[in-house]
Amino acid sequence: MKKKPPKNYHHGDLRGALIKAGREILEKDGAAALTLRACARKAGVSHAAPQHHFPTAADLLAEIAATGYEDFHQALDDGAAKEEAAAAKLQAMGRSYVRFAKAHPAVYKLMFGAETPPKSEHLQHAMSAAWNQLTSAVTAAYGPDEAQLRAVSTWSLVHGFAMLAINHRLPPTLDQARALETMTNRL
Amino acid sequence: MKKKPPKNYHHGDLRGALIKAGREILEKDGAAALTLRACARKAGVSHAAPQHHFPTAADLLAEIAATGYEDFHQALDDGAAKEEAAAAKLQAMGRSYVRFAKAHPAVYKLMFGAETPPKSEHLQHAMSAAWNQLTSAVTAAYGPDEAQLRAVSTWSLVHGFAMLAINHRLPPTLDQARALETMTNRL
DNA sequence: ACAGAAATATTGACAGTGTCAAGATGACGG
DNA sequence: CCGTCATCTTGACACTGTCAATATTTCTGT
Repeated sequence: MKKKPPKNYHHGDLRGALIKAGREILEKDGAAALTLRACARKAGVSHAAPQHHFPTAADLLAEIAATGYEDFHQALDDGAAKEEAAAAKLQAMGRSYVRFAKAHPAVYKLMFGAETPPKSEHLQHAMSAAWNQLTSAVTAAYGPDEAQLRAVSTWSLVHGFAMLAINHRLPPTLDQARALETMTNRL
Repeated sequence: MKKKPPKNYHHGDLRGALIKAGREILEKDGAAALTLRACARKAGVSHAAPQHHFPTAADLLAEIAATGYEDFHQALDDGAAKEEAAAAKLQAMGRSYVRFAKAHPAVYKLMFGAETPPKSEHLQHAMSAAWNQLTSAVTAAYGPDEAQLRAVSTWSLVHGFAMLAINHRLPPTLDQARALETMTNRL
């Protein structure tokens, strides 16, 4: 008795294939090209096949965003692992954060845009996991008092910078690397 | 000899009417409802009429975003005007910033999203005006040294917070008003 | 093992979108 | 007053997401 189709059913793991196809389209051709029918084509099924796995297009987007959060979480962990001191870990996470956003702008925007109403449980979980990751790092570096406030401010700073950079809203004369450096040093 | 059609031509100021219609649709029904044909309908013209005023849909979006920047600029000025000291002015601008974003989320997202490649001169100008506004406030409050770096960091902090709040990416348990308060107090 | 049930995929349709091409309609300058 | 040009309309095309009906495969109970 399986509640969720675990692996191979009719034509293989379509659900997974669609997510993967969507992710690739997103990385290669941007958000404008990320369409249900394009994913279906890439997965080799007909245009209405996704309907059974994702009732609406937003559900597929949410799932793609969730996989983005997983990679994101991993990237932050990898960044922090290179450092010893808790404060240095936090700063390294900030650098990894922006590096990820710049490397995968379309996925990042999908993750933090509101086109994907977080009704998906998978997405919910991935989001709160990332949040806990940051709060833990802040607590480790500066203690538990006002940790939430400090975490929000840290996240806002890094997220804002990443978004402005990705969307080309920073002055062209700005040395982004240096700006990021001084900002993370003050975390 | 008119370079730009100034006011009334054939059926009135269609260009302006389209921008206004788009702005209203955006405020009332969100970004998903903001479509070329919907603007045309609201302006009482046929679906291909906008073509002559805006070669592509992105051009209309850019113009709508530009009007958003103008209101935004005004809101920041109004906020700053209530305070005397330069530092207090900067903090008031931060509060007005977030208030504007929360009051007009769709417009704000359009302004700072990259769906509108800033090829429009109007948009370019509106953007750099907002940027200069912030840099001036920072310089007035803290002097000219490292003003650009400080401005970037301030903008990032406030923009990040606004975006996270708008897109419901902040923990539900967070007291947003208090968080904003402490963040702006440290500007 | 096998028939019925359930899950999965296909086909075809519909309304809606942005964009283009051709024609109609008005205004303006000589 | 006429021609030219900017402006709008009409109609078409290729897309999109979603739905309903149908076909096909897998699963399940006996």
